Amino acid sequence: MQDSIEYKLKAEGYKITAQSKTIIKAFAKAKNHLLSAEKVYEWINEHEKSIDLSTIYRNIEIMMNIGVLKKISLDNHADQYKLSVTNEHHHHIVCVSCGRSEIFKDCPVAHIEKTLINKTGFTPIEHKLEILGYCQSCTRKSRD
Amino acid sequence: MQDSIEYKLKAEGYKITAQSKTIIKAFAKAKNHLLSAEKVYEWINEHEKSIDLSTIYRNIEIMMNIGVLKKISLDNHADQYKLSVTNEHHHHIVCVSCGRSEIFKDCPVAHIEKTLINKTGFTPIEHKLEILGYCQSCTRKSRD
DNA sequence: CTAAGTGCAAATCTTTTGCAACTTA
DNA sequence: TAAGTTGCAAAAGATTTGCACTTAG
Repeated sequence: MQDSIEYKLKAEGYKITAQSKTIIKAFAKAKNHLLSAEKVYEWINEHEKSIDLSTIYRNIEIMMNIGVLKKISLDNHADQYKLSVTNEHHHHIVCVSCGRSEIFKDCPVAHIEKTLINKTGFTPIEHKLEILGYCQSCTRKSRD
Repeated sequence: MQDSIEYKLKAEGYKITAQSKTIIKAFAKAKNHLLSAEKVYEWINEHEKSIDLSTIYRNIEIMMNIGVLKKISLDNHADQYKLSVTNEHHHHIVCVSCGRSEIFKDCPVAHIEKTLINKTGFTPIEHKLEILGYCQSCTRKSRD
């Protein structure tokens, strides 16, 4: 996973540095949890040799460009990111309690595009969909 | 429309001021076009007695609280807002070219909640959906 | 009269940028 | 060695806040 990202970076003409490796590692360790730039910074401060925030932002941008990182903006937060190696169109459902997120690929928006064109006259080109909820373990906890 | 918003503000214990009236007017004039706080500020500067940006932000917050204004965050922009007096669940499709927006009420997310629970174990509680596209007149223009 | 709203200036938070020094390929 | 990357400091953009003054009810 980390390797395939490095490979893709190289393929796109970027250089691999100790910093970019560490940043990829931070996201890989976070698994399904969303991370803000600040959170990446904190994690690295605790576990690795410190990296400047601006470097983290610059690497995030690169990783978004090559399509291995996806940005998720929720209200009242800094933008958050997670690794996303698949090319398939998908969305995320995010746990409001613990920040875990899960991919779902059955995009419901595709089904309504025709209706949308008919009803509004708009021609849709893209969409942003984020679903918030409780993940399995947080649902369980809230029942206790 | 403006009146019903003032009524609602009063009902919730807020005072009506010259400033709040002007801000409501700005949104009313904009009709379906999204406005950022800055845009509201500019419009008022051009057409009415100037109001401080912080006052605009404070009024926007109040109007969101009482549910007459909806926030729409798109990437690389300041947050944008539009009046939304209906209580009915709905989403917006926004024209990337001119900023016009239209409501659509057939929310496709409702249909997939059960699938979502089954497949991800998450219990959804809310969602954010924004569709971007070209409105009718911008679609026409781009064909020319 | 008094609680709420306002303008102003300053602060905050997130993200971006310029630049000289440093690394990777 | 050339081009890309980094750290640092500073800037930028959006939004929020403290406070003394004003105003609506």
